[in-house]
Amino acid sequence: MRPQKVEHKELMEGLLLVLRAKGYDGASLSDLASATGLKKASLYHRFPGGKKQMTEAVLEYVAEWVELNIFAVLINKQEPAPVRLKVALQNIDALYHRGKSICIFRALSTHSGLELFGEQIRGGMEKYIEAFTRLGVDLQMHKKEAHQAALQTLIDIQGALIVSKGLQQQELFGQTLGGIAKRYSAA
Amino acid sequence: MRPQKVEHKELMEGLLLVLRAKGYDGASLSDLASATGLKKASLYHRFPGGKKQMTEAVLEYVAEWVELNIFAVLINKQEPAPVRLKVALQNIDALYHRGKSICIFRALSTHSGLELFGEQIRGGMEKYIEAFTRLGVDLQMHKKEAHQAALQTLIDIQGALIVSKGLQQQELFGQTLGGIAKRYSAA
DNA sequence: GTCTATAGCTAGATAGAC
DNA sequence: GTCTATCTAGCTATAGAC
Repeated sequence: MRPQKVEHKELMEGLLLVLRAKGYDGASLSDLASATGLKKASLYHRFPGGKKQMTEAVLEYVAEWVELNIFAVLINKQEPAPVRLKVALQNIDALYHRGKSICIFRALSTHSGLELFGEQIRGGMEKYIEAFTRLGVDLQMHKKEAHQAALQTLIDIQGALIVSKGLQQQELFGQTLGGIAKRYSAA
Repeated sequence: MRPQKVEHKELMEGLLLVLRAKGYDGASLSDLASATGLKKASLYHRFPGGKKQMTEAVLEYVAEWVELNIFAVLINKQEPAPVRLKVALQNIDALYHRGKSICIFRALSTHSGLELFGEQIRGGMEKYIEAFTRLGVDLQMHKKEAHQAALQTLIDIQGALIVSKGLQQQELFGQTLGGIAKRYSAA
């Protein structure tokens, strides 16, 4: 077989970049092609299911990223809980480019997006919640309390991304991450 | 002149419905036409500037709604502050249909959306913040503290809308509104 | 596996009758 | 002011050469 011009990870990063900035409807195949360095027809060779399949693959790629850089970090009992939290928040800060980027879950949360990818979005968010819930439990919270704190953490992150972009005050995102750390260290 | 078939407010409500559900790129003129009851060409008669102008008009309409149902309510010194807060939160709950609807600011916060409507989005959010800041001051908060609480209120609302839809747990939005009320009554 | 070329369609937008 | 009919550009997707 002829070797792939662009490997999977690079492809995913290109697709992710466009999809989260423009959303599903706003991202054209021309956009996706030029972001990845492949031509439209080549994208169809990799993903016969078209844009829908490309988006599913990106969501899977993101799910793996979350699994590795948030979930695994937060439940790693080899490290003390405060250290785990610090690393996970640093990873989240990097994922969203310090508040400059949009969350892919949110970018796809439109009418058509939720119809097509609702299950994957829910799965990704639940993974987030579960990870922070386990952290809370390790920090001596009761399970219910830990779950509530995890929900609020996700709400803070998503809300701060929107508000900081809307107000054009991107330092707000960092402040919110700081607030999350503080809440957990008070426990 | 021939009478208008659909009056301004009805028109705005129809456009708003589609734009916030599908976003700017996802909302086609056919969608907008059938949601308003006018044909495409008639929409262009009302808005010669096309979809961009329709969206600007909707954002203006929403800004007026916020002015009337949130800003004016929260700064109305004829009523005690806790009552004002309760009414404003009820209005917000209704605006987003108890968490089922998407915020128009967020729906338009994509790459192209922010380029086209960034100023109107920022203005709308600032109005929100200013209203809640004044409420906080009336509740004896220091100005800085009140501003911080207002920011967190907007973050909570936006974040809860995303997370409750993503997790398909719409009761989460109501709980968040309850949490906001609680935070202010503790002050 | 990647490419050029193109099919078939729907998008946003306009012309002109009523 | 609203409509039917239509234009052009761009879209998703495919065919077939290399």
